Amino acid sequence: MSTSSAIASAEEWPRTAAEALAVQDRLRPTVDTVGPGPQPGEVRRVAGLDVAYAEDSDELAAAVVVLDAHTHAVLEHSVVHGVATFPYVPGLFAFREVPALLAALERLDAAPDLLLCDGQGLAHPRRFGLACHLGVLTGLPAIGVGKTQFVGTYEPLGPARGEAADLVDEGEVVGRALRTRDAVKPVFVSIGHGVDLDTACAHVLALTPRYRLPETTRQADQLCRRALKSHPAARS
DNA sequence: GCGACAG
DNA sequence: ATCTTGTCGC
Repeated sequence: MSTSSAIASAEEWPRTAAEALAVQDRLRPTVDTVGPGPQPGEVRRVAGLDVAYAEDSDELAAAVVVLDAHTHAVLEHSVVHGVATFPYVPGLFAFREVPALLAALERLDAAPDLLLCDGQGLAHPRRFGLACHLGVLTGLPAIGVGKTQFVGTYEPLGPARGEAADLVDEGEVVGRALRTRDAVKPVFVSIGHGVDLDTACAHVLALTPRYRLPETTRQADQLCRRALKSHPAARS
């Protein structure tokens, strides 16, 4: 992704919760919730994104791992070290991770065809979670895959891989609880940008051949935590 | 009013 | 998010 960080610098990054809320309100209308977006089989470069944090400092490492959508082989990856500049606040989570993740994306040789984010998309109090934020700022199709539920309720789902139930919040379907492995807790899939929910779930299942989480997410998770350990906190 | 709350 | 080894089970 050789092009512009112009999008990110086009506006000042918020420092307060009030400013962050304003940014979400302004960007929310720009989310493409229709899609349908690229189907599995129509994409080649699928990216997994994740961030790891140090326990005794504000150091962090953001990673992006691009996999071949079919073989799941690693095509490319990038890691960026940084500092957490925004506190963790449920609902404003993206403001903590997006800067570092965008920097990591900029370091790639070529833009991914799809983004799998470690967190929610529309399944968010104001319908603008991390996956929506990353999708809108990059213009790339994005999917949110949360390990835990954030908003909404859902009916019990069957025990087999592939079983799913809509996540409903305030009367609207904001995502889906999707079982990716038999008898294992479901993951929470939601639209990030430019992909519809069915397509998003199809991608998640296609990228989850063995474990509970998509290979993209697992690879990115491992990469950023290894990077955080091996690369000592260079502080004074 | 109280608690819960993506990572 | 992070602290954390082995272990029981498919």
